[in-house]
Amino acid sequence: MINTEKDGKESNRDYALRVIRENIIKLELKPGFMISEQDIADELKLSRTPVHEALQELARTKIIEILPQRGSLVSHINMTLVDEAVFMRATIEAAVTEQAAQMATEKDIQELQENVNLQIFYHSSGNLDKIMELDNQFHEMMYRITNKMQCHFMVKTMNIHYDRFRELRMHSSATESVIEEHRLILEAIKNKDGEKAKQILLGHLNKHYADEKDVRKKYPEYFA
Amino acid sequence: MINTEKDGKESNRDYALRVIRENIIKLELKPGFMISEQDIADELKLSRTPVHEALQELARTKIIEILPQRGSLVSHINMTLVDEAVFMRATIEAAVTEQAAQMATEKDIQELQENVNLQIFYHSSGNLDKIMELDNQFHEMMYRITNKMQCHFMVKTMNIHYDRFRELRMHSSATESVIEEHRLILEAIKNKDGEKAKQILLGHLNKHYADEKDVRKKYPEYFA
DNA sequence: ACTTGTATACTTGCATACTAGTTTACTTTA
DNA sequence: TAAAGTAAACTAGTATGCAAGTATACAAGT
Repeated sequence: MINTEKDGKESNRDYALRVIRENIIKLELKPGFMISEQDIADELKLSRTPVHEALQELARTKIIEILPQRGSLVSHINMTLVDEAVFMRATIEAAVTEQAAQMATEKDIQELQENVNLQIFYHSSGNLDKIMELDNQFHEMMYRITNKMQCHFMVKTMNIHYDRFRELRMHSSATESVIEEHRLILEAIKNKDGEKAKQILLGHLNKHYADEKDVRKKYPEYFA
Repeated sequence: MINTEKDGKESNRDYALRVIRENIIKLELKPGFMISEQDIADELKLSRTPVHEALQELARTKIIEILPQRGSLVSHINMTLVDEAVFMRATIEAAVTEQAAQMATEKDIQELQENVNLQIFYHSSGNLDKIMELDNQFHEMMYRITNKMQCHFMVKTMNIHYDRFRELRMHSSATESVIEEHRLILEAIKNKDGEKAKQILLGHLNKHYADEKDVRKKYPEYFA
């Protein structure tokens, strides 16, 4: 298991949760693999308690399955749950983005513009990590503008299924079109055209998903 | 605290979670009230561990706030979170209901019809509890038909904020129009008219919410 | 009266101990 | 050889103990 350092601020429980989640998404903890609280606790140099609590939380999203007195199973990739994660994000974020076009203040629009500018900048210097970070921030801003941070949290939580699934594709980077779509969404928000912002977003989110689905054939052992 | 009996199947943790949640929704544990793990553990005749884990889970939805070394605060009613819960349910369920109109099998439609028939039956005999149960089942069936059970779980989890808020209104029972709206949704599904099913549902869910909002003035001490 | 110091009794986070159930490996028995 | 029995080594659920931080009550000093 890849063990990144503990952030001083986070509790042992949050630390365990973060590390386990990262390892599941990166497929370091493979679908179908059995894990035990004690093993993870040893690796992270913690007691079972915070690990136990982290696993409880992961089980709620069905990314692991706790089998009492036997251990915890890293769930196989379940396309129903992947579909649900994509559906939930697309549905909520479409509505949120539409609202954002009505609610965005001048300051919000400036921040979005700044974000898009930075995306263009880092694209020219080829910094993909930074672009992905800005991408996430761009979408998160829609939730912030419309006071929907708890929805964002729920969407993000559920999205672990899609994050893991997408990992199979490695980094299919159509960076250029992604940035252009962000620019178009911002344009629609500037014009207070919620319907248009929504439509671009939906295309933006669903575009690649259809293609991705056939990855399943390459890693059949990972799937349910 | 109202302490319903422990169901044989549920773990101590789930038992604690259920009882605490029920007490928060029923306003038996009042907004702004401080609770301690030990007190609840004593009342439920459990150790702190399962109570601690239940509180962790409730804190994730922000219905309580854990203040380390101080205790846990039953959150004041936060209208942003209530709005988010309503928004999330309406948005997801509209999309789900629209899909259900395409995906429902003959058997699904029969089950929905049976449900509506029972609602009419229990309406004539004045059994409000039974109607509420059937109401929940009717909506849940949309998620089942479209394979969106995890979305249902997330929506239900978040809806605790609205459930508690609605408790202030006592039972404002416009039962008759509710049942009629269910009938109309089913009709639209039979005709495979997803758009119409969606529109009726959105009206159905949002109808009363606007009126409810002024309850705030009656219980200012419960609000953030 | 008011501040300051201090002892005490709380609180949760986490570690550890115990319980009960499952799996595994090995031994016994036919 | 194969089945049945058994002990040991695991598992998670839960109880308990300890550490460290916070609130409270009260006394001492100004």
